[in-house]
Amino acid sequence: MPASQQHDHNHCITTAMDTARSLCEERGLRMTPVRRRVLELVWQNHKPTGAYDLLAQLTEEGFNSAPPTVYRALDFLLELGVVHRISSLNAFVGCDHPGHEHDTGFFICKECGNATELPASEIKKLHETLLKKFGFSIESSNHELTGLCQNCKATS
Amino acid sequence: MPASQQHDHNHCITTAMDTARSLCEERGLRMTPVRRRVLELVWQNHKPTGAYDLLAQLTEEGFNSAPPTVYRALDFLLELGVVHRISSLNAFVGCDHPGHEHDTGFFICKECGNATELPASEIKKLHETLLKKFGFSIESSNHELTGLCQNCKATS
DNA sequence: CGTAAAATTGCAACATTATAACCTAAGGAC
DNA sequence: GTCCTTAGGTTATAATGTTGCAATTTTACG
Ligand SMILES: [Zn+2]
Ligand SMILES: [Zn+2]
Ligand SMILES: [Zn+2]
Ligand SMILES: [Zn+2]
Repeated sequence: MPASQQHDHNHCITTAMDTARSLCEERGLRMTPVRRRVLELVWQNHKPTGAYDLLAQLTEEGFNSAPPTVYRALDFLLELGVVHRISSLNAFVGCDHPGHEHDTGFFICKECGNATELPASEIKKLHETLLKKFGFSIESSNHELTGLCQNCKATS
Repeated sequence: MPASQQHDHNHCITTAMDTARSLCEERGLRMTPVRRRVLELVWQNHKPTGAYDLLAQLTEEGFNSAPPTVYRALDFLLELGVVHRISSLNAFVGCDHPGHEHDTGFFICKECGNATELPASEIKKLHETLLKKFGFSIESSNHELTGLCQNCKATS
């Protein structure tokens, strides 16, 4: 069962859009139509989506778009902290808990493709251990785990 | 101070090549000239190296090479478990402790560019915690951390 | 208002990374 | 040797991401 059937997904999107808008207001940034639409698309897909997939969706809708349009919008949203990039997939996904800088970590289900963000607390703990034991001063980190999510485990 | 000045780097390379050779023998695989040379180059660079950089080095040396040559060699070496791919850098690096499958984790120094492999034990611990707390059955994982290594911290 | 500066977008070309398809050559089994 | 499998050569192309510049929109300010 895909995650999209387990929760009110429209609520996800609305919340994400609201948060993004207020973050922009706080910081004096502009949530333009392309940026808004890219963020909506990322959330609508609700799983990691490639830049060129987003581009295709935009083009279908009449946004007169070329690669830089999408990448610029994504850069903006990454900077704002409302999307993350999953480098092992060359894909982008909406952030669960935007509004504060945080390291990224994802559990990616190889069955349904959903990417769940790892709790920041676990990542922080790992950082502390590595600093204590090995002297690594970590500035940022990204963690990408794959396996079967609980739902897919149950139904397989 | 780059890591290459802290240790006998030729020893690194020799050891890595020996290990790779015996892994091939054990498994009835062939360590061909291109494969051998790619592995040597990865170790000689001693920091994450892109496929096209390797290709350029091969070409200089008269290997009559095109992208597939390098990617095939890299695929072989990845499969053999003697190199890893760092997806945030689109780059490849020699494995510290080959011979057994393991998840990958790297601490990448943003100053000197060296990538140090994280101890498998820490990664395993993280997996266990995530399984216990959140029910994630992790099949494989990759961790990429950036910051300042101890050497660069000391000299900056 | 009017205008200048800044930010955003459109657009074309390009750069980088990776793969597909097809054929030839080399190595090993019998 | 003959057959079969594996590896490499070659060409083309796919997928992902960037640069540079002109045109437009938005904002700031007198
Ligand atoms: Zn997040
Ligand atoms: Zn799943
Ligand atoms: Zn390793
Ligand atoms: Zn360093």
